Amino acid sequence: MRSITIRDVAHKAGVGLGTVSRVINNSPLVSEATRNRVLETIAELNYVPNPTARRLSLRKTLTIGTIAPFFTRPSITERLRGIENSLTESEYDLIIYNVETVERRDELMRNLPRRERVDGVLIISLSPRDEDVPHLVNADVPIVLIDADHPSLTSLNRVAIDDTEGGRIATQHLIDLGHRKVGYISDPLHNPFNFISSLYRYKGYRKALEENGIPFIPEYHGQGIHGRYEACRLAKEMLSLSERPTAIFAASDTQAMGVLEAARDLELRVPEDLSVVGYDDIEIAEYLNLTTIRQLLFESGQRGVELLLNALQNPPDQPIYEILPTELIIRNTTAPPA
Amino acid sequence: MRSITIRDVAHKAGVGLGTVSRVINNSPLVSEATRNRVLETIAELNYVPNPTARRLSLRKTLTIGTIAPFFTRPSITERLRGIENSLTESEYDLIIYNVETVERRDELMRNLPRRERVDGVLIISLSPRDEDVPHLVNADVPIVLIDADHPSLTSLNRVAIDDTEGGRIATQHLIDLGHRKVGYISDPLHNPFNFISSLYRYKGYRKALEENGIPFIPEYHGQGIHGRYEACRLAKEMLSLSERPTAIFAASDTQAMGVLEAARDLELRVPEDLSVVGYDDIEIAEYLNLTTIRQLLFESGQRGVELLLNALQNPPDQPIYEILPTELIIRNTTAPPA
DNA sequence: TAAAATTTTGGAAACGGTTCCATAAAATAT
DNA sequence: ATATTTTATGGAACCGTTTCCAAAATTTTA
Repeated sequence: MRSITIRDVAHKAGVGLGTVSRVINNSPLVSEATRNRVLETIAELNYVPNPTARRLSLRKTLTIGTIAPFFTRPSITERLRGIENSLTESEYDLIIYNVETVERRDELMRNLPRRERVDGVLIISLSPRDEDVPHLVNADVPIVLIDADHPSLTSLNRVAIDDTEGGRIATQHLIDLGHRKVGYISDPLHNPFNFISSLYRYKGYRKALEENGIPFIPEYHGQGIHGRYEACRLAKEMLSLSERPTAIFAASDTQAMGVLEAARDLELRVPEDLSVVGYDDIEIAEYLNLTTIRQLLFESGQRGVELLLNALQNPPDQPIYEILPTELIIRNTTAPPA
Repeated sequence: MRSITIRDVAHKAGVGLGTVSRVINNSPLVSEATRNRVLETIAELNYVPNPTARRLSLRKTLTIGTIAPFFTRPSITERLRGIENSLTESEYDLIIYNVETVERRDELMRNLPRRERVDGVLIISLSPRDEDVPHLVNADVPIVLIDADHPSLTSLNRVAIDDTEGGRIATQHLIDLGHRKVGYISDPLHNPFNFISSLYRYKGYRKALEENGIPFIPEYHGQGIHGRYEACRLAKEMLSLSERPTAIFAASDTQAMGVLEAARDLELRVPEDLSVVGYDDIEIAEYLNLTTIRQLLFESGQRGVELLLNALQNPPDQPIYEILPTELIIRNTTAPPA
């Protein structure tokens, strides 16, 4: 079954194919009468322009590629939702590449940003390896990193989260309540995926301690793979210290859930015996009454798309760097120490 | 900056472009010596075939479109993960269309399944309107529905979940524990999106009641929009009846969380005063120690892809219908009534 | 060693659009 | 009425592949 092509339309409407093309593309260079005749014919034949042929002719893929890790994590899907949402109104298709291994990340970072494959690339929560940076900088398509930061990234467009500040205000909140023994539980600060949020939040944590003259105790920092289980294990370890912390700041709400679980198992009341602060303010946080740091997840995706579409129009001569704010949401898992 | 094309490679390697194409496509009709020379040249020039041109020439889009609602719902993302996972190894790109309004659903159902746009379509958890069914049946690309069922859908390929059975075993479990007053909280059985799982689980619920000679009490069925809040509200209403249920079966884990919240607010202990069963076994269920019905979310996505890729190879003359099993996971939110 | 059969190769035509240039038609000026 | 300007139109050439056919090169057979 042959498809209807622009030539069929031209023939049937008794016009040239250039004219049909102009009608399709809303060119003003068509008389009203001709335009109507062509539009009628299009409707009659139920003609739809072939996107692949358009792409080839336009030398554009009309496609945005997004590289994202573990798209089951709530913080990731929420950013993706923002991206999808902003992109539906544009003429671009969205292809999401889910990364669950370091190899795939590297493969994508190397091979995705090519003019033949996509017109632009969004990278979520993944930082490239140092050796990949020049490669990305020289890519022939615009790239925007969302929730990724790194000293060697200054020449790439970024939408960053102010994680240092987020970590600081979380810790400061606990200190303000009177806590002096504050633990921090996070992903490994240095990890193969180069997630950097744990590191930046850690910096904020250290900063708050320092500003308040509280010495940092290495035992009060637990790091392990992301997830409830590991966070629970680390919390139990930390809470079994002879000088146990009276408050724990977790680098994500998911990990905060692990901490709550540990408290439950150790029969510590929250917030009476232990204060807990999370990070992200994912949907479940409200249910758990978790004090947490809210970051603009959905908006970060939207903003990333805006920057990318802009860059597609006219490439900025300076890389763009934006920082989205964070906000402390106080609920019921924090209180002054007993 | 002009891209490297197959002609550049042919010229540089001193062969015809047909030969280069044959090398790229692993055709056996090339001598070993020529093949090596071409491969070397490809590597030298860092040549990558242009996918758009390939698609046009092959008259295939090499793209699978997926229509999915609300991709923040854990059950949806888990299915999507299964799809993404199975598709990365194939030559197909995946485009996900997120549906949050009925209009968009209808628009996509009508316009996505076209040969010019995609080679195949997966539809997750969304049933078409009756009037769209013939349209889908006559679409010129294969379609597989995942987690969608409907009397008028028998002529479409489907991967269904045995929700009736799931609803039945959930309810039977409660009855086995000695409960006679069992409530059911779900999405509206009939809703604009045509989500049908709530309806089928309801059927299973009714079936279990009937099989055990327990009369159905309309007040014991609460329906409202999906989400914790509404479920919480409905549960409170139900638990304030003079004859309150001693157990509630919720149509999703998310809604079960709302029920738990209601119990907490009403100071009912779970499971002593109230048993709760959820559905899906999403990650959080384990954390909450929620008794629930596990369904094969990830696998449903994988299976859908398999069926679709098969249909792409050789279209089945019979629509394929598969039912994935469900399983009762007993945790700590269910116990005999006081 | 020549003829026949087989393997390898080159490149025109096709996929279905867009763009640009030449030309035709209409509008305006003289 | 004619020349000039402006607007509208047709279609060839191009985007970068694949495929198929004819021809060339090689191998096998007699």
